[in-house]
Amino acid sequence: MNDQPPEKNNIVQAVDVCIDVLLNVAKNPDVRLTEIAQNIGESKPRILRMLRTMERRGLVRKSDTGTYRLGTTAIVLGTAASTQVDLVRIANPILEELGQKANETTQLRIIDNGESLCIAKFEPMRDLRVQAMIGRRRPLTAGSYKVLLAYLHPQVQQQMIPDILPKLTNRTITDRAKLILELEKIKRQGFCVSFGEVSEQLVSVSVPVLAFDGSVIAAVNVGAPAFRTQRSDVDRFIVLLKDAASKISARLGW
Amino acid sequence: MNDQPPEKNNIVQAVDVCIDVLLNVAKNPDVRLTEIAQNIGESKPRILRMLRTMERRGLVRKSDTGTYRLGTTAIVLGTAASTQVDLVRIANPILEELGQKANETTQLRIIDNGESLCIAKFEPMRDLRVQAMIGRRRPLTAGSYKVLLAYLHPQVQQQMIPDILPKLTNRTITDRAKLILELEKIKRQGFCVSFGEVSEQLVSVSVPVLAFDGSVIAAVNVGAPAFRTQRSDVDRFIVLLKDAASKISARLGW
DNA sequence: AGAGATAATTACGACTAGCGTAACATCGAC
DNA sequence: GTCGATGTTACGCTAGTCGTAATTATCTCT
Repeated sequence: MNDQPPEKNNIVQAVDVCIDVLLNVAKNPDVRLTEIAQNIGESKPRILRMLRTMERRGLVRKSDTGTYRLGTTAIVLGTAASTQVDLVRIANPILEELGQKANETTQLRIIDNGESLCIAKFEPMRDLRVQAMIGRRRPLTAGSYKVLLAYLHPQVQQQMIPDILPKLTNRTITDRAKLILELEKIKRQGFCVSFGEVSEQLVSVSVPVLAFDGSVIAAVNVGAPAFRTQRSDVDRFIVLLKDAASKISARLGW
Repeated sequence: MNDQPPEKNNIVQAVDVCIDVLLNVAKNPDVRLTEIAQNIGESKPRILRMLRTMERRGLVRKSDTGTYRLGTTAIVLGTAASTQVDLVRIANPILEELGQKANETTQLRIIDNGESLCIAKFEPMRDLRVQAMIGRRRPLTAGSYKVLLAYLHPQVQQQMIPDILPKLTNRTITDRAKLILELEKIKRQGFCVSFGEVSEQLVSVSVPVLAFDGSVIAAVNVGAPAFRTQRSDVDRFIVLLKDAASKISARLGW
């Protein structure tokens, strides 16, 4: 699941594997021992021992049918984490304000492991709205999350862009050169608008949250159904987003 | 921090210690390596290796001043856990409804490691309100959380009650025999009201969430400032609480 | 600013924790 | 009831991991 080069040793393998298990259970609720073991390529006894250890501490819970889910300790950890991670703690109220004003779903995304990862969100009270989910990953090369890529040093940027660009819809950019051009444009204008690049019916607008040195910390995003989003709405979103992003930057101390 | 008897081996110690570390960071944000090490009684190199392993995976994050906090992966895990733990997923909307009606703070608590543990909460929009916190622990013997104790088998009950009862305020019950009597009363009437047993100025009312076999799963709770809570309010809370508790029971499949 | 104290990190040999194999038990399906 | 699959246990061997002790970085106080 994750190991490119032999990877240097200074880490505790058992712990590393156990994190794999945890993430596996998070991603696949009600997964069975055998499944986990083959998902991460380890032996069953090993995984069993780890699950047992984590179960005693309430990190996972084994149902009476033998399937595993995350447990209450994970909830406690997550709640504590939300208040400890500055970015999330600060962004949350701002995301909500932004979401109220735009009356659409908002997200905060960071780069994690070559993908964009949603770490905070707000969904307005509205019958039809874009659904966001903390923990959901998306390619960096599709949709407005490209802003996360646009401000990186060209070298790092190159590494982040895979050889074949995943094609999510027929509007997704699949040509590397074209993507680079797009990234330059994004950097120039300071935002990115995606019309159906990730999902056919959705419009997505993102703006970078920048650190004092101009490096990207995260991206704030508004997602809306295409049918009710006019050009003028997009323009409005951009203004709101830039405001939100600079508030977050400021509150982070810049 | 936790080890009663030598504790049998079938668990992975490294993982167990690493959970200790995680919980320690959760409880003490911005803790340093040395602190963690002595908090849980392990050597520094060992803890360092574990922190490094977890940092690579985003479970913890090391600030540039060398202190540790939980990381984004912990948020992701916690969010996933909230949707995977049936009790919490089901209770959340019910807690909110209850909290809206009572216009006071509501909590869901379970027994965990001989204490009561808050695993879900709702706070109403109100200038002055009781503050609740997911992950906060309280004694089982003080306040309305006694309901969690009341329905246990007498044997188990005895084990849960420590020899000396922690005295949080001067209204806290500190006499064992008196506590037992109180527990019997709670079981008879199906709820527990606490006037300032945990915190001087607070009223707390709890009702048990029962399984089909009459065992306690959790406790639902309303907490309110004493000065604005009349006898009639308490009665109203009890009705609301019983309703909420039975809804949760029902949705859990009973 | 420099000396002393404290904390973080590295290196490495020793040892046992923890791994895998393989046998066994349990469960489900047909 | 038999077969296949999954979960669990036992145990001997090995390498992962631990602690000591030395080293470096960081902080503190005068």
